[in-house]
Amino acid sequence: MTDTVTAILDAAEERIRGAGYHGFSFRDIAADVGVKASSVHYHFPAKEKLAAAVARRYTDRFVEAVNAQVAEGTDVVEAWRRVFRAALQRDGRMCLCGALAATSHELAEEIRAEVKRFFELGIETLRQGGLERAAAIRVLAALEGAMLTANILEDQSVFEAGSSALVA
Amino acid sequence: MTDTVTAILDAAEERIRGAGYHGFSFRDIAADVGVKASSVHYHFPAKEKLAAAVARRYTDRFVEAVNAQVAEGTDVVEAWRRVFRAALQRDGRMCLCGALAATSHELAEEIRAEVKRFFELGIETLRQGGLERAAAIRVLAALEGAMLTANILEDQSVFEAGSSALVA
DNA sequence: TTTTGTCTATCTAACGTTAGATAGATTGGC
DNA sequence: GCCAATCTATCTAACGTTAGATAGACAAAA
Repeated sequence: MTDTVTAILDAAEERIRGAGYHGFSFRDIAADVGVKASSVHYHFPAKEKLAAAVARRYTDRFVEAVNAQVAEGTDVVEAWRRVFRAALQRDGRMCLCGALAATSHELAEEIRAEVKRFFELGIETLRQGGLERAAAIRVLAALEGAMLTANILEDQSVFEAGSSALVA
Repeated sequence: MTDTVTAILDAAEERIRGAGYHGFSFRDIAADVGVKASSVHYHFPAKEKLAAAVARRYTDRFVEAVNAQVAEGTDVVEAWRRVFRAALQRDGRMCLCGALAATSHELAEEIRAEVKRFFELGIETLRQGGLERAAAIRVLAALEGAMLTANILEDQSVFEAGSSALVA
């Protein structure tokens, strides 16, 4: 993957997490990266493809980070909480898949499938950690909701409060 | 409030809940209502004003519905859960303020203030019901997250699972 | 007669996308 | 080793469309 492609994905991820799918343009991304909009189209022929690629990379990285925590002996629920917290504190932004899921009604099928994958993989890894399906859903919902609420209230301690019931 | 204004607010609410702030246009709303885009501008001179008005009405109605439940003797947490559930089942869409909060970074100040008000009033009514601040945040976060997750997974039972820990 | 609400018509700016061209790297045949 | 062909990544320029917003005409109601 070239530097430009990485930079495009980085810029698109940041903008989607701040303003949603309809909240960014190819010209925005191009300006962020330092190329022209047509060059962004060269790598990602359509906006849907770009958003889908961003969601896929985000999910892969997220799940990998969780698995790394679990491999080190961290409880699976605590692992998910830590990676969510890191995403909030590092970037001060919403979860990418949460931001996209909030407008899932009008989302292109290709993108929705990637966002769905994030939640389904989440449920799957939590179940592999020994949780029932309902409990797994509860963990993901609480974390997404805590992140959402912390963002709008502009107070990261809200994330801690919102997710505190998950701690064993 | 005239019929047209009500119809405009209704259409805008539905579209924001489906696609977010950047996911609708004056022409969309006008077509939904059956007037011209300039007529929508007559009632709401700018898009920000329209979205802010939608959020204010949504919050007022939501809190009113919760208070009505509480007045009938329903536990305050269960009241919030019921009104969230009703919003999901009736409209099959995300919470309006949740959808806006997910993209809060790029939101106009006027709109963000209205969305913030939803969450602050939520915490306030829950605290009046006897909850600690952290517990109130936990309830709102769980409900928003459960709604979000149910929407992307296209399965309303996910809302029940996601919010089931709140039941006393 | 003024106000209210809607219309037609229009504006500028931006949208996603495409065409055509180009400079530079890579590759394959001689 | 050299030349021709191809590929990669970018550019400028423009496409048709839509965005939010505005001015002014017009009709109905107060």
